[in-house]
Amino acid sequence: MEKNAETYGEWYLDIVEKAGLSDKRYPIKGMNVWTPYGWKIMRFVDSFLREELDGTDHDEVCFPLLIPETEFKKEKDHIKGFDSEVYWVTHAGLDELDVRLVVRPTSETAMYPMFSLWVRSHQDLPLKIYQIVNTFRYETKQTRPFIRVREIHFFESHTCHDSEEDAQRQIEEDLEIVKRLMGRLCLPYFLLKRTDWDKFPGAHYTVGIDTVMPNHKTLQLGSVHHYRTNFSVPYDITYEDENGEHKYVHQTTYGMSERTLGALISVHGDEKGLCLPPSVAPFEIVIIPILGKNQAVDVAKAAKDLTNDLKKAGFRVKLDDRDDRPGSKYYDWEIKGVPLRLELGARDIENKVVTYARRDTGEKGTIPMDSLVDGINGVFDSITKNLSEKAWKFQMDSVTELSSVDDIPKDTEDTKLRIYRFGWCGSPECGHRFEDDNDIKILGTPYLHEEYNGKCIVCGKETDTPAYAARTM
RNA sequence: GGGCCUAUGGGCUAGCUUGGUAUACUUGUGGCUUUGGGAGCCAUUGACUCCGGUUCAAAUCCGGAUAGGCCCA
Repeated sequence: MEKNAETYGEWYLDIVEKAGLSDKRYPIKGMNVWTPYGWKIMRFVDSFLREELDGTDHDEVCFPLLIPETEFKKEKDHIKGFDSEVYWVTHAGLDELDVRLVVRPTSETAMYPMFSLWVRSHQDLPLKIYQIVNTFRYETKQTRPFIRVREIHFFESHTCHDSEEDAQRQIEEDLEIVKRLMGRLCLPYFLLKRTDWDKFPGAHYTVGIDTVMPNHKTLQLGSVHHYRTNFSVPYDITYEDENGEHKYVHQTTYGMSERTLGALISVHGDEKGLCLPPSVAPFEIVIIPILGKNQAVDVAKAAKDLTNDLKKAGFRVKLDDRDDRPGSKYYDWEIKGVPLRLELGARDIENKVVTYARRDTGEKGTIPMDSLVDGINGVFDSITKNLSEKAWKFQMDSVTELSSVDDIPKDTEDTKLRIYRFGWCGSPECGHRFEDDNDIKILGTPYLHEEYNGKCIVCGKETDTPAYAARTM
């Protein structure tokens, strides 16, 4: 099926099913089964995060799923933000519970009562922990595998600091992790400071991590929040400083969800199916033996040897020795997005080469047997580079500069959906007016400095900050 | 939040208007045969979402639930 702005929704569901990423037939809305192939990819993404977080002195923990209502309600903005979308546990066996339990929509209110016990001295700071767990939100909107679900697989890191400045340094560290992670996934991103009216409930400020989907809507993959002392005050998380004074900690959080997988599918996939970067491919290489009758050489054995050699060299390899036609196998593995296909037949063995086909470009050629490992690594580097460049180009091409609201196409039904970049004075009045008049959400202002000299698109005041607006998924 | 539509083997689907015997393709299984882009032949397993109503009789008509899809806010 072709992938474009109009077919995207249908195309996506088709790929998810055909590539075997998830089974949406589980009989609860928005709760899908992770099938082996999809779960393997998710685990690669998780393992990258573990590497990054462990490497920056975060400790992994695992908190309970249930949160007492009394703790959940301590921070007022926070509860207001989640009020309408949490699941409640109201009964235990046949008895009604005195204190109802919230199924976590995120873990601030589970963790912070414990932080209050854990943090006593300035020597306990910074406290940096994370967990990779499932979280639950009662979505009323249309659900979609990995992109809008009611049971969300995500990671969340939570930190406590002795000052706002140190918390700010944590934000910078988190954003470096975002860059490296997205780099490994070949995904483009925007880092945008959300508007005040769109920040996380309870946050001082929020930086959203967004990427562009094939329909030109943006998808938020995660976010980084600076809480200041907004949670430490109600949860009483204090430390004793060098002078014996008791102070509230400054906190941050950083989280990303299985939406990264949704983005991976959407951004890199094409009319043939999934297209995986080698970094997350459950199989980086599939080997298809080309058998024949009455051949002088034992192709089946040669293919087995080749598979073992490549496994020994550290590649994730699948030997497809099913009793089926080669052409049929090609289609199967293309749907599953395996980056590199190697074909081995009598002809190749004679010439001491392997025939390869790249999933991303379809390019075919041969690699000499005696430089196979280097040859394959070269192809992988090229695939990674190509996927990343293509994705960034699509994202940047989706951005339209606006000097006036008249530049926005009024016909929003078709492919004219765009991301807009324009001057904004930063006032909520102008922001709300822009959103209401044009029926577009302001995503925010660039967290990293962008050169800009222009006028606020609403009031005309000079400004050196652009804003981004888009329709969101 | 409001509206529209749909539900039949693992997948896709015919049948529903006008109530009575459920169709094709695909997949799966066993066999023969075949292998450089979805081969062919034979045999075979497998279904009317659930609850209630109307009726001699319900996949079909009516009501509700659940799940899925689309459109608008």
